[in-house]
Amino acid sequence: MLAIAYAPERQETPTRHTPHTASDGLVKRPFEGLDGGAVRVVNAKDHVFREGDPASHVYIVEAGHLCIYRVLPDGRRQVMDFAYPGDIVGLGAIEAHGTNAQATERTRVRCFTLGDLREKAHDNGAFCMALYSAMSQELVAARELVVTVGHRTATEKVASFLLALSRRNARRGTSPNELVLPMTRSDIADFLGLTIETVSRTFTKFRHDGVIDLEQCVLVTIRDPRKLADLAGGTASGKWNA
Amino acid sequence: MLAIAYAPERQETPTRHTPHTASDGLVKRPFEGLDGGAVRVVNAKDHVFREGDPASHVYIVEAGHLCIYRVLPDGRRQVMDFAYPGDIVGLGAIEAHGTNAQATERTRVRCFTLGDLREKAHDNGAFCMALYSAMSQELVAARELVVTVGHRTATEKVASFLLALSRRNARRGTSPNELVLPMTRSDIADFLGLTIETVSRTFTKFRHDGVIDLEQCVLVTIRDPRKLADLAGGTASGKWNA
DNA sequence: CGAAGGTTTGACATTAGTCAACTCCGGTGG
DNA sequence: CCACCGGAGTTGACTAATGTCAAACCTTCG
Repeated sequence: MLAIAYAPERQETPTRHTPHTASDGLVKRPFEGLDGGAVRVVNAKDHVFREGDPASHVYIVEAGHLCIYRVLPDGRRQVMDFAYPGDIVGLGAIEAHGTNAQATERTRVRCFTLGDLREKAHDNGAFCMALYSAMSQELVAARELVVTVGHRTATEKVASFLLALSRRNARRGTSPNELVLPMTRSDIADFLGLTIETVSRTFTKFRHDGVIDLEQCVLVTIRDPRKLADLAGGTASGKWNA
Repeated sequence: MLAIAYAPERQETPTRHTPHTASDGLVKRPFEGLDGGAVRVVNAKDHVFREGDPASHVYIVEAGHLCIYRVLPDGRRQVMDFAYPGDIVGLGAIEAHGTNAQATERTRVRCFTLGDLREKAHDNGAFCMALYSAMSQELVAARELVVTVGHRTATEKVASFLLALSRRNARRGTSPNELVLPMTRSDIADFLGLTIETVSRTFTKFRHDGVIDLEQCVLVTIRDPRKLADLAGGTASGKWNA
């Protein structure tokens, strides 16, 4: 059965109003409950799957990182997500994949056929729930990304991106203020709906303002998390704030 | 069981590359297989549920339209979707709703508790598949919206919005060239990540260019579908085209 | 050492946002 | 019945943010 149980069932109260506080993109959590499966290693820039490929498997990242993206007919690219170790990718495709999954570096994934999944789901309610939850998280992440690319300034976009990475680190027990960026500026730009120049300039601005340190383009140290949060929040952009 | 079966299971071929052609936003299809449930009528501007409400029900729109949106702490608003009759809303929330669902006009919905859903899913594989498919469509729609707000110009955004409505009409058997907009300019602007002024100007431009007719701000007639598609596609924006 | 790819920086162009005025329409009440 | 009012939409002038183009700079890798 599809595990959508457990939420309390009461009538909606049409009164209260609880706007969400700034949730981060990249909200996904490690996917638990799947083991076995075939290991596959993909080199940097190789694809685990591409748009249009039959959706035969889902994958769990074991080491390395994947860049999940779509390309438009004219070549523009939108990065949808970055998959970290523990993340499950490929869920939600019905017949064919609607995205590409490219390794940003040499990456190891574990592959599970949809048959595996179905079988496991058949006799394991908790696993079902985990699957449902994973899809929900994808949806939440996608919606968060919509908000980011649609309604935030370049400063806010980059700041909230860094904060999201920081929170992900925190959840995984690594230092929240030492970020290693496993993706290129181009990936970041295409994720946030900016150009690489704007991303680069924004990083530089943050560095000059003492918010971050930057080494070798890839190692970010957050010096002033408080200020970074301000920059991400929207009150700091100069427009928008009441 | 969770119905994620039926896709052919073969090894990925890492060679082929099939970029998607312009898929539209608002891809969702009427949800089949649920009947019964309590009827609820909400007046224009009233909410079916709000951010933070416990996720107790899902809803199927029977008449009228809903505007699904999120608000940021500082008041900015991102419209995520417009729900039409036959659409299911509220799926994907785990504990609490992450979005608001507001009626753009007097609207009738049918309410189902998650218990209803679970029960039905328990002994009906096809229904399970429908649920999974509905969530996948939400995800696809959210991703399409990311592409639209992230990488398209104002012209492209409005054009693809109109095209999406047109296709939706076509799928539902109504005229693809006679669109009734059940939402305000403000809703459209917050959907596309634009201001109402820009939306208005773009409509005006389309009208002057003979692409559409516009009556009473609410009735759009597509006069030149071909050109509208061009405008939406990206090749017509003046930048981006190789 | 040289080439290639990624990154940074600068000067400039352009898009879309901002602010403000005006119009249009529907509803309400004298 | 008509005048007024308010909300939504339109239009215009101006501004600011971000994209564009071009060049220089680093690293890495052969």
